[in-house]
Amino acid sequence: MGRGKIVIRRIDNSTSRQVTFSKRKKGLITKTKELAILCDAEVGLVIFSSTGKLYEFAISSMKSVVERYNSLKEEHQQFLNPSLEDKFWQRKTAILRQQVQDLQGNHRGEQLYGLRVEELQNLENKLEMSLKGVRMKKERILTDEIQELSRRGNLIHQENLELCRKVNLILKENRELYNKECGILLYTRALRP
Amino acid sequence: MGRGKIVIRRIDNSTSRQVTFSKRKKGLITKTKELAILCDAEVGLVIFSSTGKLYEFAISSMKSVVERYNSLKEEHQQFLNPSLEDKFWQRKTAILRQQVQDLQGNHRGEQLYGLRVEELQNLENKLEMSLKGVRMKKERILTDEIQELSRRGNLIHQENLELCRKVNLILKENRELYNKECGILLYTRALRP
DNA sequence: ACCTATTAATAATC
DNA sequence: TGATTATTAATAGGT
Repeated sequence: MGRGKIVIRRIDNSTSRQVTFSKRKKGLITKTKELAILCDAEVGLVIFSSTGKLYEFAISSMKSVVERYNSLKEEHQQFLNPSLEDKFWQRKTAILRQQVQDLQGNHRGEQLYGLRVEELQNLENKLEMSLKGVRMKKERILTDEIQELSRRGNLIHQENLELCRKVNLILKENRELYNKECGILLYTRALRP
Repeated sequence: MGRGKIVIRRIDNSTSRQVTFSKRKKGLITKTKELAILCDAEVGLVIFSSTGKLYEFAISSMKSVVERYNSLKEEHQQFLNPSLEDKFWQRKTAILRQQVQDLQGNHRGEQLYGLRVEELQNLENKLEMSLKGVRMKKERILTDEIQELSRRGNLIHQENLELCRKVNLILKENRELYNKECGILLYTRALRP
């Protein structure tokens, strides 16, 4: 539905990717809202742009959607409330401590051990994900700064062009004045006895 | 886009509401997928039908989307100071590392197991180093770009100042020429019979 | 589920 | 960015 058909694959050109993102994001949110209203459904839509920016839409609230989702999935309720997160980590750490102690004491089979490593891996993945968030934020700040500098650079450049035009104009005016003066001088000379 | 136009309000008839729900849910998921692929975005869509049934769609996984969403929200709520945030995660990571090391240490006696973990750790370290290198390089590129933009901005600004000076000079010259002209005109008039 | 007349979304363009 | 418009895509209503 556009001037031409397109294939659904990553748009390489960054600019058109962003343009398409804005347009389609708008359309998607509209459609999501329509489904929710028409069909009396509770919806939650979360979009992270390729630049890491977050967009969200929910008819009720994202919190309520995520809560409902999680309670249905019967998992990760710890993450619902940010203030509970610390407790989550504390518990995780406690579990790990316990596991270390277990390992120190009676050595258990490979199977159980494997489970623990998996859990550790899980924990690490979570931390990694959070770190990624921090890094992305930093990157965003840097790229924003670059954009701002570019913008200001362009502004000053425009100012420069304007000044150049002005200089040329005044120089021209100058020349004309000068020519006029020459004419007057000649005229004066002619008048003189 | 159908045989007739419809207004977006709850469909009263239960049957057609269900039909519309199925159709539009399909369309919405298609569009969500397309946005994700075309624009390289991470998306998460959760739909609860009016009968309470859960439908979900995510390109990566809903778990990852929810976690990313929560960690971003948390980031914004919990911390105002970015450096504090970094330290927070650094601490978390350090604790995790310690846990991993503890586990490893306690199992040095077990040949097979030790080798495996050591190997994995080695691999992880290598990957970590590479990643660090890449990140540093990326950061360097960004900061270099900022510096270069600043430099060019300053240059253009200097040029601007120079142009301003020039304009003032020429304006002054202009004024002088004009005054001279006036003098000559008066003189000419005086000479005239 | 399938069919199409229609409407809605949007790709290309400026 | 923000409009415009030619096309394609989605879908309402019907079978």
